[in-house]
Amino acid sequence: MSAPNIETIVSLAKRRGFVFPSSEIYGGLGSAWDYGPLGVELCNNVKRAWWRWMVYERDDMEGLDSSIILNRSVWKYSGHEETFSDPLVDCRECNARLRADKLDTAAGAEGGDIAELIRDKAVKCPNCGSANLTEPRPFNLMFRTQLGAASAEDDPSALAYLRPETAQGIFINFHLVQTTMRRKVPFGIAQIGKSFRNEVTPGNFIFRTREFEQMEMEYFVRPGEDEQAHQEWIDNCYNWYASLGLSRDNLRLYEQPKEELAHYAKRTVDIHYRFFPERAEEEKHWDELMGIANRTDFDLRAHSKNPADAEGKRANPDSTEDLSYFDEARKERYYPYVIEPAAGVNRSVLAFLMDAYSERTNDKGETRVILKLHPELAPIKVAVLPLAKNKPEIVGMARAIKRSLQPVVRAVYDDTGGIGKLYARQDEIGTPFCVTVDHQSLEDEAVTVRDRDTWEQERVKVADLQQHLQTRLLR
RNA sequence: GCGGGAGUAGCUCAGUUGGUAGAGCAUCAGCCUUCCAAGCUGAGGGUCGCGAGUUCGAGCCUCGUCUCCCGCUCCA
Repeated sequence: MSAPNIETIVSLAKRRGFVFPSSEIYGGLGSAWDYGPLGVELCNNVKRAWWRWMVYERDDMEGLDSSIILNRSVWKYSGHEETFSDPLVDCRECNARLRADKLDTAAGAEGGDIAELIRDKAVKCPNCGSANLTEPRPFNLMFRTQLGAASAEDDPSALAYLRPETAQGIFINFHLVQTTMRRKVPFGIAQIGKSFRNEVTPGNFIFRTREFEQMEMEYFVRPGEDEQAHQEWIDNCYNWYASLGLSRDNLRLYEQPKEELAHYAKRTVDIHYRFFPERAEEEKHWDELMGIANRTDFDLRAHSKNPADAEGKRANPDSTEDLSYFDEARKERYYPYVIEPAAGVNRSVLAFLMDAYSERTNDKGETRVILKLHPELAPIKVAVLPLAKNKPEIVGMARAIKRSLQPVVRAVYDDTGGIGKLYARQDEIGTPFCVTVDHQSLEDEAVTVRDRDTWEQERVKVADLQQHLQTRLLR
């Protein structure tokens, strides 16, 4: 099976109600996508599967839902405000985009006002040597907004940001979660929610959007035990994706080189998916699905009242709390190290759609699409179909069966077409099971359960149907 | 932000030197059929991305703009 490209998925997603271009009736909005009736089910199923695996099936995990807008100090001390505020300069000659703060050293003009130096033609483009540069413009990856009636321009205290990651909401609640839930290190806090980054270049469908949803977990461990925990989470996360059906041929681990590491990270390993199989260069097939970072004690120290951290970084006079942890068993106090698996919901949805995509051609040369989604992820679990829609008894029985199933599994009823068309429709949206009611059903109280992947059929008593489906859905 | 390409029905696309918009699939209705997209008949659906300009007349030419794709740049 050749892998589909993203265009194929975009068409299918729009045609069948998974993902629509946002604000399309007004010409669309770059980087924004709406999830349709099937898309929202798929997203919810991905999040539910993650939450079940990450929180419910473990003994050392708590959940959290922190707010999107936080006290501005959070971003000041997390390092995001500073790292996100680099002014950018364009070279008018070669169109290179340059970071103004790096130009300084590159041109050997250390110190002084960079805008002034550019105006005086004292700074040259390191790319082409031209001094014809634009004025520096601040470019901040964080979306700004304002609280209350005051304009943030008039009153800087009104300035607020939409969070660029959910992780900080976990760090600032570390003590509250730990004490209210009576947790001992090691333990983790998981969170799913929207984040916002004003990316320079969004694109590739739902792969990179300015508004996106993250599934993050911060696992707190004793310093020294971080490296082993890190490795365990790398393996766990890789296996999670594989267990939900992603082909191992399309997954790989990627060790981030030192120079790529984020300001807080000691080591980061990404799980890559083969999102772009159509690209010529093999290395460009891959991009990030999930990142598993060792954030060390950077964040807990950064948000703790006053103490500068081990590397002598800035003290924090604004925080009211010390986020260190006292280990009763060892009688020692420390700032826990943090292992962070961070996944994108939208990217995961894209990967699951791409990996599930397959085609089947019949004798007449007609091709149909079969979406082989894992049953746990499929938007619709079962479709109830009457074999003959002009027989009121059969239609009535099929509708009744659908209603009996719907409190337990996501079920639909459809009779607008011949049975072949009805099966094909469900195949295309990934429904794992079809239940067909025929003439015989009226007499023997049994129906045909048809499997999406094998097309095998099984006769099941109506009385046993719910149990039968639930068993197969949990396989 | 730069360079290149593209934008016509829900999807995939055609549309002649500029002459008043089409196909296949999909959707809906009716008839017929009943286990893998059968058939027949019919219907709905498009201010041709948006806005100007040229012209008697623009889907087509010109300019602007928006969006998407590819390549740069960027991506804590």
